[in-house]
Amino acid sequence: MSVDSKQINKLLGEHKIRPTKIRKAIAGLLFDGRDKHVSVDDVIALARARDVKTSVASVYNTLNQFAAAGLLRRIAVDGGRAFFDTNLSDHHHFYFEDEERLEDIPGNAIEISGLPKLPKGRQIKSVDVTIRL
Amino acid sequence: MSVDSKQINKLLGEHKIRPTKIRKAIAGLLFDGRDKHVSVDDVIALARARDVKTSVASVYNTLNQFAAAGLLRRIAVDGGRAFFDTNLSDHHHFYFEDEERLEDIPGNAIEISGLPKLPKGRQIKSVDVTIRL
DNA sequence: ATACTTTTTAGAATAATTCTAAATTGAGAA
DNA sequence: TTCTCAATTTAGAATTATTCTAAAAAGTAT
Repeated sequence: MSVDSKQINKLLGEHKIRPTKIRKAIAGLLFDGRDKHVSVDDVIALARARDVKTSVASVYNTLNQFAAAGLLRRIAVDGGRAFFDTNLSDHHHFYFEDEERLEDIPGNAIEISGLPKLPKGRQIKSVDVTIRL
Repeated sequence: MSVDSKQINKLLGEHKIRPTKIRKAIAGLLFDGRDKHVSVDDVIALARARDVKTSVASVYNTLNQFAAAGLLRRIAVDGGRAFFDTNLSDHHHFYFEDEERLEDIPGNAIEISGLPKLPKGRQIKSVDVTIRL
């Protein structure tokens, strides 16, 4: 599942992120066409496994930046570590508490109705549904 | 909104929690009939404000214990600090990102349909809906 | 009161994340 | 190219939230 370096450059360019070496490397690890829910440690392990030499701080910098740019979605489940979701489509999650692992809820099965009126001057940034198992 | 010490004792008793001095004090701060979303720091501040002398570790111990006993509901929003909700009824939340504050969504407005079938041998522990604003 | 268990606590330890400041890299101009 | 300057990367220190430890205090049942 290696990724075309041209596509990575395009992806970063479209999101106004300078395509530096480690950014391209981390993007390559993450955007291989498979949906993933990764923690910072997962990314560090992935990088090691593929001989991408980088630092903990850079992984944080890069993931935070990707999330801010809309290239990743940050998901809060328990306190403790953060997860980043490479699937940007509108979807929700199962959270397996015993394994501390997220999984996409298949399809667009879930429908939410009866959204209340929002406090004045506010607008929805996201609606997150987590089903804990 | 002071709370009847008898009621606190009853509440703790019903949840099989020994009614020690600090547990009663913290329960008294939390269960005054108003729904609250508190962080650990909020509880420490509340305790100080009412001259309840206790320690950080005891606040953690007590809140964790109350949550385990079903007297509080723990809510994860961002990484970072945990929130504890005194409203145990089935309900969902607005999260004001800029203020790092939770608010109950009024009424039982929200309906979720199309819950997918669960992975084998699993059952739902909870369904959490957070609307980020 | 006595003995025994459970709680409480201060402070140390751990974990996740951010900050700092120095070294490196990237991108454009000469 | 090579020079310059801003942006990025990095190791390690600092911060924040939380848990652990082990000794002192409080609770409970004799």
